[in-house]
Amino acid sequence: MENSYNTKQGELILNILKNAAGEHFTADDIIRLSEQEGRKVGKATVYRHLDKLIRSGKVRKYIVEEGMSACFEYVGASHSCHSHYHLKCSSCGELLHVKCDFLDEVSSHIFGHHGFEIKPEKTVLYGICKNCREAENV
Amino acid sequence: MENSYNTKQGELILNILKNAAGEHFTADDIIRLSEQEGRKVGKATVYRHLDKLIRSGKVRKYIVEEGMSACFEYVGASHSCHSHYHLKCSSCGELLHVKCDFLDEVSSHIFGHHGFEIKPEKTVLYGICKNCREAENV
DNA sequence: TTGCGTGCAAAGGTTTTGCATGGCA
DNA sequence: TGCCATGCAAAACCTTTGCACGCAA
Repeated sequence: MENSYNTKQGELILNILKNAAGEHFTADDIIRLSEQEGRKVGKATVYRHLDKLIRSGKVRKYIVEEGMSACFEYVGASHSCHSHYHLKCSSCGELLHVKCDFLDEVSSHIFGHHGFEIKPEKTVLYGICKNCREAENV
Repeated sequence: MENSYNTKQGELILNILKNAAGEHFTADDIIRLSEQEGRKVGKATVYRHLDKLIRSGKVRKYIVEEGMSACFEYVGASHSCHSHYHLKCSSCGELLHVKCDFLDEVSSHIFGHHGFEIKPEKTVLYGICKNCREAENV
């Protein structure tokens, strides 16, 4: 029973994310951006829409830094993310898409030895990307 | 400098974690457990001690689920032991702890081939656990 | 005595919820 | 018209901080 109406706010929020696929935004970013578009959207509305978009698979939520606002990023419903993994840099927020046979072996191993079936599309590996690590070592 | 006193509260908190190495506790868990030991410890005190223990390397902090309390686990002073990964079942919510050499290879591989340094303490692999999968197939 | 440790309450931040109103179909 | 969406404020939530008092050395 997926009853829902199309509203200006919902359209605007989706467009902000969609037009910047690959970038991430906090809830406040979205509020700020929607104001720039000439339409003020309430905080609760933003969170409620983000929640729907996440459940529909169009948007993904990341915790870049604990205690800080969560980040949201458009990943698209059609853009199949089943066969690859996501690496999220805790430092710069960069999201890397990694397709690698080795990671498929990981799934097999965990399935075989631990009885756990990993869902790559829901899993994000957190860490530090190459650029940030090299920058820190300066 | 590292000035510090030994106090009943600090000792109790450390013991609770140490005597259950490998298990997770939230800050509230620790407060509850310390009450069971006959000593009520304030919330602020618990957080302050956890912060010290984390900085000393004895305790590790995990963010299992966003929006929920962080989890704390005794890992000892030696950093030598294996990385420890978390598998979270999307269906029943069960959190599995997996210490496995294979997963260390994963980190090495991704570091070597993709230049990305995974932080196991921030990473949770999502999927379906054995019990839930078997229950679904019935 | 010195100064860190403690605990309470209040503050800080993000996210959720209640409720009356507004807008889509 | 029926019902979902909206927005404001308040609540819920975890965590940190301020301050007076307690306690270890």
